[in-house]
Amino acid sequence: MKKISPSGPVDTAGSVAKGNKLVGAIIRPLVTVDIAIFSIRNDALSVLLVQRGEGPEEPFPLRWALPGGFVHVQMDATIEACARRKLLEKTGVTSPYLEQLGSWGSADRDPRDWSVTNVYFALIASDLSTQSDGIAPQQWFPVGDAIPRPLAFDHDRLLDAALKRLRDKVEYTVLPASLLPVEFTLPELQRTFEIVLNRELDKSAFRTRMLSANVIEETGRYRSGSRRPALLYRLAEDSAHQLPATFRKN
Amino acid sequence: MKKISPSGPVDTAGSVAKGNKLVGAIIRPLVTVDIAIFSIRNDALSVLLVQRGEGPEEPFPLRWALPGGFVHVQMDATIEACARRKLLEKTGVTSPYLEQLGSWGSADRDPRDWSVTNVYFALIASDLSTQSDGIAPQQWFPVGDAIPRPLAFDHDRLLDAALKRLRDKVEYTVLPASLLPVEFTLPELQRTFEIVLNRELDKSAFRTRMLSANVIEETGRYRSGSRRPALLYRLAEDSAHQLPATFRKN
DNA sequence: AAAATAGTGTCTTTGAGACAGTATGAC
DNA sequence: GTCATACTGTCTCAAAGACACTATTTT
Repeated sequence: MKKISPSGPVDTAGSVAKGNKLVGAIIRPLVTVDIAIFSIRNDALSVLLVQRGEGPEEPFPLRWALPGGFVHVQMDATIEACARRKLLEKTGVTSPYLEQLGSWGSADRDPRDWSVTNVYFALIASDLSTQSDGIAPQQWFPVGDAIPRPLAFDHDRLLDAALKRLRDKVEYTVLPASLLPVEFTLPELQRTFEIVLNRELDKSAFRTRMLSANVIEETGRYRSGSRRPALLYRLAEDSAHQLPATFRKN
Repeated sequence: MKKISPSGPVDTAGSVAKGNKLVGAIIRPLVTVDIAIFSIRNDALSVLLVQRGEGPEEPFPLRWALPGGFVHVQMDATIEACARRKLLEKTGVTSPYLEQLGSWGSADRDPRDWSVTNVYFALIASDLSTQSDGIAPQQWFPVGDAIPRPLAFDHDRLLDAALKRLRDKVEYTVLPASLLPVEFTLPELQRTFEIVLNRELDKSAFRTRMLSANVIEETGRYRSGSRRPALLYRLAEDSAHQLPATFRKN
């Protein structure tokens, strides 16, 4: 598994550059950031994947993967800033919903070396188009059987963890609102909940729950186009996205 | 903040040992694991802290910190294994409740270099004593004003995040059972919930909730010593610790 | 007017809290 | 027996689901 000689500490960039013996003696893992970016595309919850290159030194050539890459210590002040940078590069989106999922680190998840990845998940509005950065092909995949598994590295389990977190949080937060344009109607919001939860919800209970939680606020404007126009809402500024209870599981 | 010369990539241990140009060109952050270890001590929720050394090259000399340290890539197969190793070294406990909290990484959290820490939180039973590993002084501190803040590095916010996660999860899981010996009575469990939540709970509602969730099971034995003996329970093997709803916040 | 979608009212059900009551062992 | 603690029963209340109803627009 590990190909590094186990005979003793090896000098590292840190020690060369900083001259700190204690820290320099530590063998450092690779550190990356990966992001599961979700959006509603074609009325389905979808995730953005990028295809890896084909070179002989590339791990997992041509496999699909979550967008991500090495933390660049000279460019990124924090790992979250690194995630935002990669998100911007891949989607052009500057202020999505972004939350850390956790970190995965082991000797064998990257064939090149011991590595740790810091995983985020992001929700972006369905009215935003994304264009490739020109470096790697990218594509939205509806979650489910259409995901081109196995993904590169351990991204299958990272994606599964992100989906689980999203679906868990949908039970007690207004996260799906972040999958919609800034202004949305209650029927649109309900539909988004139903897509993510993959089950139907009662209209009356849904409305009561959303409106009593003070997580969304009226804009005063209406959306025409269907039959009866619907009131437009937006996310409340100060809200923590929290809903008072869970949907009852019947 | 950063003292590394920004003039270009610097060679690293990885490249020396493995000869991979692409990976070798990456400047690697320090990678550590820190653990917030909670237990009930003297009827109060407490956290185990260690005191840092005094040497002139030591960051944050004599400050208290969460137990932790560098990931040792030759010893640890995964970051979770690293957390378990450190937990064993500090407490002698082999199978506590252990959960990842997340990762924090930035240029300025460690004065020695850009660093990423992977944070876990652990719950250990109140009947287990802990002895120091002899390397550093360690001590249980009740959470609250007794915590010797400021802690080293960014451990104040790490501890705050761990406390928040614990208190949040206590609302909808049986986590406090992991703070008790393997066999416990319902009044003891209720008391533990009350200590963590810092509020009193109704006895009848508490019992109904615990027993209907199938998260604990009777042992058939009783604990004597008080007045009427109480039935002893243990955590159910297969349970995911999940309770059906939250305590109502009145 | 008809159709379709937005939104409301009312009844039922579920489950948690309040709190009084009963059970059982120590002394 | 008395006392303290373990445990249960019953009532109330809050909130979510079911579902029928009304409202407002387009055609």
